[in-house]
Amino acid sequence: MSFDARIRAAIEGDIRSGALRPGDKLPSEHELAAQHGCARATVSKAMAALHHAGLIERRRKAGSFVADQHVHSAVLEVPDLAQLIEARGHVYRWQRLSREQDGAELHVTGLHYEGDTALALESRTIAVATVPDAMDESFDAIAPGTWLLAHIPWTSARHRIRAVGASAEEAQALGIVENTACLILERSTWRADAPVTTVRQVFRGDLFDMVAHFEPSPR
Amino acid sequence: MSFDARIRAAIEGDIRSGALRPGDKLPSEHELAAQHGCARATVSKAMAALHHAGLIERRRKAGSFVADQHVHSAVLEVPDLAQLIEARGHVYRWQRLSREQDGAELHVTGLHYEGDTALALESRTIAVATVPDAMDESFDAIAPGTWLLAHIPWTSARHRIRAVGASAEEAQALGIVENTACLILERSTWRADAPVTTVRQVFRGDLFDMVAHFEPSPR
DNA sequence: CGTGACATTATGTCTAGACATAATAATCGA
DNA sequence: TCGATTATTATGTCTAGACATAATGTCACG
Repeated sequence: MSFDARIRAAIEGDIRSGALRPGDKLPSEHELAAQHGCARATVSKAMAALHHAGLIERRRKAGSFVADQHVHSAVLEVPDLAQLIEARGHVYRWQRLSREQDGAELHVTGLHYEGDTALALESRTIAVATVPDAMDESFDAIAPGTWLLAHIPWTSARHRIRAVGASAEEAQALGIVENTACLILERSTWRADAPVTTVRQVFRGDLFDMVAHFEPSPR
Repeated sequence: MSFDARIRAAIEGDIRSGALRPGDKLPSEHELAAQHGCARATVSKAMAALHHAGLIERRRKAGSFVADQHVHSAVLEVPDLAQLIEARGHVYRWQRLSREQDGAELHVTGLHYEGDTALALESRTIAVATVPDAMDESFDAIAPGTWLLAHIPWTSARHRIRAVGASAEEAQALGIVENTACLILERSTWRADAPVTTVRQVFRGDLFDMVAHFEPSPR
């Protein structure tokens, strides 16, 4: 274990055990460096990591303080459906239902199958201006999400998760009773401020859930 | 903008624009330092940040490479309900329904009101061994989540999000029709491996959703 | 032809010191 | 006493160099 990681672990332990409480002042970097017998840059690295993890607040001149319990945030796993389904031991299959071009937008709908049951109904809009290659793709055999993942560099994304009862059409496509509770995942992605795609996935509530983890000290 | 942030932004821009594609090799730290006219430690700091953000992979001797498009993950906001409701311009109120002690576990149920409508039904279990102070608290006026936030140091947490139709009891408590789609948030928290609390919140699907963001370069 | 020893290389970590910056504390003048 | 200026202090960033570490490529030897 590296030196800075050890310093970091020591302080983190004090915080998580309650020995240091929110608002408490930590020793200055100089003092910590002297205590641990290392250079200030090493302490600084450890403190920067703690700050990044949200465990401490830092104010020039004032010093470093244990942060208040913050708004809960967690890392949400948004799995690739094909991976998820195969991890569950089933066969994944994509079935395209429709593909329409409407000016600068390409609309694709389809079903994600887990074995023989339809798990999710997807309706997607792709911005042709940002992804011109999509015009040449039928999305007949490959799901647009998978295709886009391989064709478009990094994006930022906004997700919205809701619960709604299935509409008549959705229920029919998924083979469930109308108004059954479904988990809706809506995702919009951008590539450097240019819109890439917007997708709405309707999941059968009885077959799917999402998981999120919160760790103050990831990695 | 600091030097290392500028170097980082330059490389990140190349990646996001597609000039550098997944798998491409980046110049070595020495080369980048020479190019930018700075010390290697500064480049190293920028590269460490890019690595932390998941944009690049680093291998000793081999070099640094643009990372493959990874599994989607996003930062999920798990809001404090009181804050959320007040931000929406309504009055928040907690109404405790029950409180029972069962050996080492304390069970509390109650309703989170947004104005006059019940937004969520909460059933919570608190581990008395980890949080002995909870025994002296009635949770009559203060929601257990709020109380715990103020009394327990950092925790790790696991969240599960599902959609289910409301049961008869849930529907009655929330004042909705049975089987209406609801968003279920289940959260378990630990304090250094000791269980703290497990909570199940049933939200009216028509009044609540969750939001998650994904940014390759947070902060 | 395969294998183990060795040199090479790029990252990982660290040092001792420097200057910049922001915020607080102290001081001085009106 | 109030307010503006100045000094102090802790963090923020950076440098130039050092050694550690891990992985790769090379090369001689069997």
